[in-house]
Amino acid sequence: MPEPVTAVEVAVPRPVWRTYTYLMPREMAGGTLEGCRVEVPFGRERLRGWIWDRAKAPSGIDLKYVESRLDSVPLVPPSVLALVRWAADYYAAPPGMMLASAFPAASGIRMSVRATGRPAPDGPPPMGLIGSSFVPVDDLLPGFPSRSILMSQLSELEAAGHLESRFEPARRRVDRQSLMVVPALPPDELAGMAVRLRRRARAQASILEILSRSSERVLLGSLLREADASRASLEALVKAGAATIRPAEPAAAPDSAGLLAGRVVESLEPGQDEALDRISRADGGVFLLHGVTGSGKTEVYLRAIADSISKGRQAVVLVPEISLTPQLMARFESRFPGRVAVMHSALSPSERTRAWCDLSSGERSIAIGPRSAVFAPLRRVGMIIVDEEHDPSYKQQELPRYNARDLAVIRGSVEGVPVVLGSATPSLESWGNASSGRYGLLTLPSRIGSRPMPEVRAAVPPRSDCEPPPVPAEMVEELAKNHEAGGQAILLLNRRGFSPSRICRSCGRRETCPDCGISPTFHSRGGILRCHHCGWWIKAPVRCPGCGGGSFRTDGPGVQKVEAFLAKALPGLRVMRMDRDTVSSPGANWEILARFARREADVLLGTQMVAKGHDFPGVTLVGILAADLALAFPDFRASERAFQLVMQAAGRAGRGEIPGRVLVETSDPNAFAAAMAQDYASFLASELPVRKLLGYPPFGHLVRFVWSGPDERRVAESARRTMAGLEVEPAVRFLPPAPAILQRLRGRWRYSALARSARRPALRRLIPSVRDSFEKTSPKGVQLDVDVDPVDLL
DNA sequence: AGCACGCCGACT
DNA sequence: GTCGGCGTGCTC
Ligand SMILES: [Zn+2]
Ligand SMILES: [Zn+2]
Repeated sequence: MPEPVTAVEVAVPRPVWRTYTYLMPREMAGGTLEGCRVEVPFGRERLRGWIWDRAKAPSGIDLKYVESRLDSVPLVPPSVLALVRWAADYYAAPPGMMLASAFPAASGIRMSVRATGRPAPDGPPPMGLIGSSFVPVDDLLPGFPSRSILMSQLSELEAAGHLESRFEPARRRVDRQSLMVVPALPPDELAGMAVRLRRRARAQASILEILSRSSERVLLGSLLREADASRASLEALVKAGAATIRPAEPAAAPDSAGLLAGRVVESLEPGQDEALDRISRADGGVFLLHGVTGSGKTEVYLRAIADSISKGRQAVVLVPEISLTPQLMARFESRFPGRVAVMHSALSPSERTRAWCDLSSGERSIAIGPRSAVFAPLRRVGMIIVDEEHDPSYKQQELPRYNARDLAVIRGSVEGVPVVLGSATPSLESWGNASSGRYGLLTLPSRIGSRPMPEVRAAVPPRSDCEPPPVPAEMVEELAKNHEAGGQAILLLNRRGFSPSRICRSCGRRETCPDCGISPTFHSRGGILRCHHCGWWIKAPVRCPGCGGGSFRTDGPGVQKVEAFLAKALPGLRVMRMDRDTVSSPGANWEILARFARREADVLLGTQMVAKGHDFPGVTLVGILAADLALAFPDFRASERAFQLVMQAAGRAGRGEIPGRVLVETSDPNAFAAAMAQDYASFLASELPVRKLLGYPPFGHLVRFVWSGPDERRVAESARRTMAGLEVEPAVRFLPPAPAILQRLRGRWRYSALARSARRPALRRLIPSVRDSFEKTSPKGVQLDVDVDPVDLL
């Protein structure tokens, strides 16, 4: 006899590592349940969650009922649902949070259904209302006792093959004018105002503070989001004369002709040809495409995708967010007109919904986007590309932690399609997989058109006792010469602000972030000290709070110091700065890049984002300042990152007809020998032995545990108790917890412990036992974070 | 993460 | 006497 109710496990979008059991009346539990959204009572809240599974048996007493069922079938295709399950398990992430990452913010999406033509003679009632053209399910609602029951019946019909469904934007496209906010006062006045308002009007202060450091104008929506402020707070500031609001100029439609000037579709070099051939013939598997910058990796991607499209399949292309520029989009769009959907965080909610629906319905067949695009709702994927596969931005650094590059590989195997991981500087993990034969290795050894690799030289850092110039004399000369010869230059210094700290000349005091315990960076714009870990800031004191002295020095370079220095040293050069402070929102870098490409500046100066994959034919000189900083970074990946940074930056030089030169400022040229020779093999030769010795990737796998909380002693105690009595398999090396490198972050003390093993299953078994032990020792005010395959150990 | 319950300081 | 601070604990 059938039960009158069905029990289901529901995942809720909360940081909880379990699902909850609910009951559903049979009449709403028909057809496919897994992945459907439901509304459930949760504590005193009402939440929208997802059915994760059918429950074993309604064992618990006092189960609550699902209030309503929102879908007949999951919004995402089965492959994506499978990917989410795998990811939640592998990364030990809360299932509901992983689902939330993979699903669209669903407001604004509606479902329509139509009959497939297969007759359903005794079908349930909705069938009579559904013809061969799509009808919105909302229109069917009136004849039914509840949405839940309609969904249940539609689900049964679809499972039996009588129906198919489609998702589309609920509203007609309304091109609402987006608004820009323009500062109306100089930055230091804005900052001053912010200080005065801090107590009385937090939201206004926070808006002012953002405006004070953004160079020109910001999108109203993203400003309010970042400031966590309301429109009313902004209007108050407009009234006070601090800012004005004006409509944005219509987004320049990607002008393919202009953006693609000088780009001819050439015939393939032999290396490209062979790579493409192997990819196209594969019916699955992973390829590592290792090609130096300028070797034509993108052309290989484009042709591999074209091949897939010609077979009636679709493609997912992952690109680091910072490299997702109009230039790149235009290149794809011109190759595949009308088929490309970009999933970018600069999109408005309605544009995002539109892109999502177009991919879901198959109207567009190529999804391009950053990390989250690995969950693109394509239903007939034939090819997955991950460009710059080594890029750390593929790893999400907050819950749910996942690495989109690795999920791409899993999605490829779920869908049974090839995955191409491309890089000029492959991660050691991918290199390891290629050399063990798990991945196919495809190599593009030279630049296309036999363009020479740039010539790379070391420059000696200036020696001086107190405040040395931030740019070596040799580099100043090169910049001048390069400018005279009509070339543009890129200058990279991977450090924001004016200087990493500001010190009292008489007593040596430097300020400290109260929440992170580190010295805040001095920003000349607005004259503020800002903590880059948490965003805390103060107006830089005029008198030293320690001794009352009024004279300060700075102790090292930042891009702003370089900017100020160049203005004096080379007044004839037009310098454009690009860093987190001038690029405050996604897409804000596009305008800077476009202006530099139009040669409205001679030098593009900035942090690592200047090195990320833009083609500027006019650039004949690249300077990397204070390269030693990258090596001094306290992390096991420092050498790898330093190598990648120098290689990537060097790759920007000589993309046009004129060969390029690269200058690397370092006091230890030997340490950069591999990068300067642009020789991946010699980088491997120096780095692999170190990794092997430590048992780090690619020779071992890592899982990192971080205990954190506001009370240091409790955190330390919780870490100790968690570990006490924990049984660890012999295959796993588990180092005891110790204060993390970032000992305190955002007001929380941090302890971390690292587990490593060559055997992944053993490592994975460890995670639940650690979490169990943590929960049993019932810590108050302490949180445990698990980071599988960490990209850094800070 | 929310959200409420709970037990101690400064307000009408 | 209450209002509210956020410490603590729970959510089927
Ligand atoms: Zn002092
Ligand atoms: Zn801080």
